[in-house]
Order: sequence, then structure tokens, then C-alpha cells
Amino acid sequence: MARRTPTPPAPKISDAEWTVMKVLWERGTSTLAEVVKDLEGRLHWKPRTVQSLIRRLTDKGALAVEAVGREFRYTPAVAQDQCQHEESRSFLDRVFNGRLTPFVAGLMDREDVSQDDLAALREVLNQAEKKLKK
Amino acid sequence: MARRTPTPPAPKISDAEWTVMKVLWERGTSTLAEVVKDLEGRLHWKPRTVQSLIRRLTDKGALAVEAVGREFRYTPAVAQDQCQHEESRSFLDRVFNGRLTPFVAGLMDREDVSQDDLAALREVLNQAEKKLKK
DNA sequence: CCATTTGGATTACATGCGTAATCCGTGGAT
DNA sequence: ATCCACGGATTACGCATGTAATCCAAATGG
Repeated sequence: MARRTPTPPAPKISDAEWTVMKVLWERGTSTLAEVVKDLEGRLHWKPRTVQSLIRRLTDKGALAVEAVGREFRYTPAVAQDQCQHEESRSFLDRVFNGRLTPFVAGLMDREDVSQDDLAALREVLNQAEKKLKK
Repeated sequence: MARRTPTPPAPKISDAEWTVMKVLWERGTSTLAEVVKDLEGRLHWKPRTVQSLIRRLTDKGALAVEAVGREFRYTPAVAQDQCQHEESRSFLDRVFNGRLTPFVAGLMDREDVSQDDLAALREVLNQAEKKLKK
């Protein structure tokens, strides 16, 4: 498994920040209140906490801000795919010396996988192979 | 993909600590000097740094200590598989809402995979299926 | 018009992490 | 007998993180 042409690296997103980014990626763009609404129930975060996280995310360039009236709308400034991929890479390197197969094998070994999951994974592999052959 | 019977959770291991644990898991047991030796060249860590990490790892119960003469030998007190699995789970939950397939698909999409890797992964899936049918 | 709510800005504060340095004692080299 | 290097213990120190609280101004409800 080899790296490809590198895109400029996305800002490093912490655990708690990921929770917020996922909301924003899903909704596309939101105000603070909307994000808070979206999270409440699942999390016990105070609104201030959410605001802190949003602020840190804009500071590090992961969110773009646009003033609407006297409020702000926040929009992801980095692609989810790219962030996911960078996290994936650094995770695999750190824990599995960069190797994907032992990671998958470990999961299969210690968790229960459904037939559907297996089928979906096979399909992914087939696509990869097709791409490889071109 | 569902969780199985939980083992008591292993201590949380940081980035730098993973580097040390990997040496110990590979060597089985070592003194400080041996770990330092093993890392030098690849890393620019001062011996003191390695010692600090080892200390933190023993403090959190990831390493067992045995006095040999007036030195110590350090031995992993947690299984590599288990640590890897816990990291895998928390990574998948955080970044991919727990779903394996998009993770694999993302990698396939953005990195180059070899035929050998594909074959190895297929084999892993076959084993999983066999286990599933039993 | 006044009180309350709400969002942005600033500040907080304990913990963990990366990366050591210092202090101290001892076994080995001279 | 002396001095040094090395290991363990203690301490350091700045930055990131999780989780807010405070302060202030504007909008909103009454």
C-alpha cells in the first residue's frame, strides 16, 4: 500500500472536534444553535463547549465563517474524505506499521461481521482491482 | 460489525508510547539500553526521553518491571492484539462512525494497492466467512 | 423601556503529551 | 581511591485538549 500525490495537509482535528465536524459535514453549513441542537441528547455538552470547539476549528482553518446578520454560519473548509484519509494513514502507521491487512484481520477476528459487510467489502476490493488493471 | 464480549480495557497508549511498546512487543523483554539502541537511528530521541516514556508506560500498567541486578527489565503487560483492537475500534468510531467499509474504500480510492494486498485481504474475508458459517 | 436570553470574545483550569534536564547513587575504568 | 557514565527518580515546561465560566452587546419578550 503506497502513498499517492500528497494534497496539502488538512489541519489536525482532535477527538471532540471530530464530533463537531461530523455534524457540519452532514448539515453542510450551520449556526452555533443548529449544531448545539443537533448534538444535544447524544452529548451532555454545554453550548459554551460547542462554541469553544467551533472557535478552535475556525482558528485552525477547518471551518469557514460567514456573518449572517449578527450571527455566524460555519461551513467546513476541509473535505471530509481528506481528513478521514489522513487520519486513516496516521492510524495505520502508528498502530499497524502502515499495514492494512492485519488491521482488517484483527477486526474480523475479534468482532462479528455480517454477510452484508463481507459482501460490501468484497465489492470494494473488486473495484480496486478494476482500477488497478486500467 | 458488532462488538463482542469486552475484555477489561487496556491502558490508553499515546503516540510516542506506541513507538516504545512496538519495540517491547517485538523484543519480548528489554532493558532501557536495549530499547534505546533499538530506536536510535530511526529516532532522534534522547535516552532520557525513552526513559520517561517507559516510566509512564509502567505507571499506567502497560509494562511490567522486573529488577535484574540493579537494572530493570521491562516486559509488555498488555497484549498487542488487544491494544490494536481497542485503537481500531475507537478510530473507526471517531472517524467513520464505526463503519469499516468506508474506511477501506477510502484507502483503496486514495492509495495504490498491490495485487498481493488485494489477495491477502480476500483471504481474510474468506476466513471470516468460514468462521461465520460455523 | 427593561429584563432576559443568546452569541461572540476572552479567560480558565486540570490533565496529558512530547521532549527532555537535573539530581543522586553505584558499578566499572584508571 | 577516584572519577565518570549510566540508570532510576524527580522535576520541567510549553502546547493541546476537554470542558467549561465570565463578560459584554444586541435582540427579543413583555
